[in-house]
Amino acid sequence: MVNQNLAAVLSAHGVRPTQQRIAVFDYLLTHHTHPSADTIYNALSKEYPVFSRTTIYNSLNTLLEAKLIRAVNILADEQRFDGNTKDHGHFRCLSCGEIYDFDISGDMLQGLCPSGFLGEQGDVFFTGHCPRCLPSKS
Amino acid sequence: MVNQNLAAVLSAHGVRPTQQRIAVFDYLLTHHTHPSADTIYNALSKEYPVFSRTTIYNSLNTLLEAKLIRAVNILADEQRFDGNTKDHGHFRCLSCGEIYDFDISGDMLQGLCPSGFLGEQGDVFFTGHCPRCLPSKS
DNA sequence: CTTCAAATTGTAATCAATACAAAACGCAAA
DNA sequence: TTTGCGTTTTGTATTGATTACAATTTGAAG
Repeated sequence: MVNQNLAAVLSAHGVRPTQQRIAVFDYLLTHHTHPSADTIYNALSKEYPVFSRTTIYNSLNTLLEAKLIRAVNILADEQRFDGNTKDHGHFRCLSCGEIYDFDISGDMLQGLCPSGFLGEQGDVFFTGHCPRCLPSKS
Repeated sequence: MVNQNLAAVLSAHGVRPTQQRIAVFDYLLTHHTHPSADTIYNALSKEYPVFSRTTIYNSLNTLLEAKLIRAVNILADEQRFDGNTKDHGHFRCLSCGEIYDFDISGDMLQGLCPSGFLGEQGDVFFTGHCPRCLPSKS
């Protein structure tokens, strides 16, 4: 049972495994689309009868504090969320708006951090055009 | 005369050099503090009699389009701006809140961009603790 | 079953950023 | 210098994501 496992993961990180938190966590682990809080709200509202927008924010913040998910600040106007907590970069296509993951080794990332500073988290963002949209650009 | 030079730079980039735009541009070139729009507004309001908040946003967006300044999305709740358009990374200290610049070679940055993608802009963000705040952390 | 702290909910509030229309500006032609 | 017109500035109103808060509900422990 997937939810059983997720509940166990939450408990192991000191987060009480409520239905809502499990649903949000599950959504982020199965959808690699870097959704916004509102996107998650709309998706979960269809499955569950009542699901408050505030609870989505609460759950996301709780999961963030437990470091079970990550926030992606590649957009200026809204936050995006990512269930993938391994080191990786993000690429946003200006044509289609899609946000892609790409690999970055932890060593590579550490090597970028300036000496004397203690980096707890590193992010690499690119903005441009993805392979699918490139051909249509002249 | 500094403002003469700034006006020329704006004109060369197709931006009409108004007093307000020059003042915003000048502020970003002389203050390497990655200020928010509101910080710029408060600072300039003291020097100039009238200076609308909206004009700050307009000027910033105009300068951004002309690629004379850059936006820094290292914070989730507000945008920061940077007069330094050369390739460099940003480090935000969780203790003092300061945002530091650090060097990253253009080649290094290009090397991070996944193959097949055309990256127009790259950003490297770190969050952690700066050398000044590290000693006070046990 | 009872209890009590923690989680959820809905509404109201906050705050950065934008839309919009009127007024002011600035350059170019006469 | 004056006129005309497109651009810029300004202030207010609005949007939209996120948070504050207080009442209600939940869920685990005794």
